[in-house]
Amino acid sequence: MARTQGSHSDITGPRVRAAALKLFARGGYAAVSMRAIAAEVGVQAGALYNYTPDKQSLLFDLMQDHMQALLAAVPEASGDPIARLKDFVAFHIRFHADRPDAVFIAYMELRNLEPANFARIEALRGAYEDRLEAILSDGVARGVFAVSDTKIVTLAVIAMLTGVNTWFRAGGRLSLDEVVAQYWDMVRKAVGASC
Amino acid sequence: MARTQGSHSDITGPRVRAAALKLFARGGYAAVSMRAIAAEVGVQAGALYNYTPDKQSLLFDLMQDHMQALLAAVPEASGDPIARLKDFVAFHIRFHADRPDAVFIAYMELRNLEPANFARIEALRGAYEDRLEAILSDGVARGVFAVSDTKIVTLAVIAMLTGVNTWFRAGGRLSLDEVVAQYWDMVRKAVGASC
DNA sequence: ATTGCATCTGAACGGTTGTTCATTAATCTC
DNA sequence: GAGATTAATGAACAACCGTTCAGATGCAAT
Repeated sequence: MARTQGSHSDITGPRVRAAALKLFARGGYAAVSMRAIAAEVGVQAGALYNYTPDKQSLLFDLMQDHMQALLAAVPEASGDPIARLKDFVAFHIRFHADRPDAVFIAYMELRNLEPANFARIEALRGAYEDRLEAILSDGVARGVFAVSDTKIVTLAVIAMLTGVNTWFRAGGRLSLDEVVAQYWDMVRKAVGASC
Repeated sequence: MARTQGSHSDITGPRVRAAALKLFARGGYAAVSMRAIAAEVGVQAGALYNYTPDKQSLLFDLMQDHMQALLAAVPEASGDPIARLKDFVAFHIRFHADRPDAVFIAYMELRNLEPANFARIEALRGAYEDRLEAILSDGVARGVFAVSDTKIVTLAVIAMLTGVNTWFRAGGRLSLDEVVAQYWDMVRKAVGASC
């Protein structure tokens, strides 16, 4: 029997998750019914419960997987803070541009998580922010960044970079390379690197 | 009879709107029932329909009023682009910090608007962005800003400033004055003003 | 062929949804 | 005080919600 009963994020049916990701991103968690997800998969609603214990777990698993993938992929080099910051900017934009649905859900559906699940996602988000703040702190320590409050700059930069997802569309006026270059230019100036 | 039948955003009961604003911001449009709004007001669900034709109008009116208030309040001075940009940054942060619930709804519930309503809200948002872009374009024309793409910088700055709402809390580590100063510092550098 | 397992169906569960409306209650006008 | 106006109730509507489960179905190993 495949009915799930533990964490199980690793065996949840990929097609169910893909359907939930797509529909949650379009309509929002609360507005999407299990029957709608089932219809997207081409199955009856009851069949979904072979792959997830309930709707909340479906949402949580999607968000957790996204955040874990983000943390696993963020570059972790040491050395020149300017190069590391530039890598971070490029990574963040590209990683988020690659999975707009997951990003949308991870930012918009936090309030639909049960408190315990919310805390776990927030912890992952905090760990990601710490990666950027470490780069900034290192740059300040080495005297290459002029930043008075690394925490604020961390949050400001991440908000600015994540904002790309609200307007960027492949095949639009700008290529992703151009977008990355423009944002790196702004970030570089904002942190006062070689200015 | 007070039953509404047109646009009516001006006569919708303030207490109903305040309750809807609060609950929509906390739980999301789709997750908040008319009965929950009625309970917050201290009334039965049927009574709400004396003040709004339906739930969708309640959401739309909240968003439209927020965007119109934003447009009505944004400073419209002429002259020194640096001073105008500084004013814009301070205005945006303070205006948004003052109404976190309305801001939250205006950003998160766009997908719950019917297409026609969505288009009207997007138009208002575009008009607001145009205000900032006009400042940037003017600064570029006068040679005081080093910005290669005013549209991207507009979106990046607004995303960065709006991000303040996700973490700022009155009485926290930083005062709003300090936050405004820090963000102005970043924006000023990012647009290459006097650098 | 038969057993056993994994999967899906389809109906059912109690409960909630947005909305309507006849009725009641309260307030205002004359 | 009578009459008109306004607002709230509370029940009802059909539709839909997440979830469960007995039974049907199909496939793999024996």
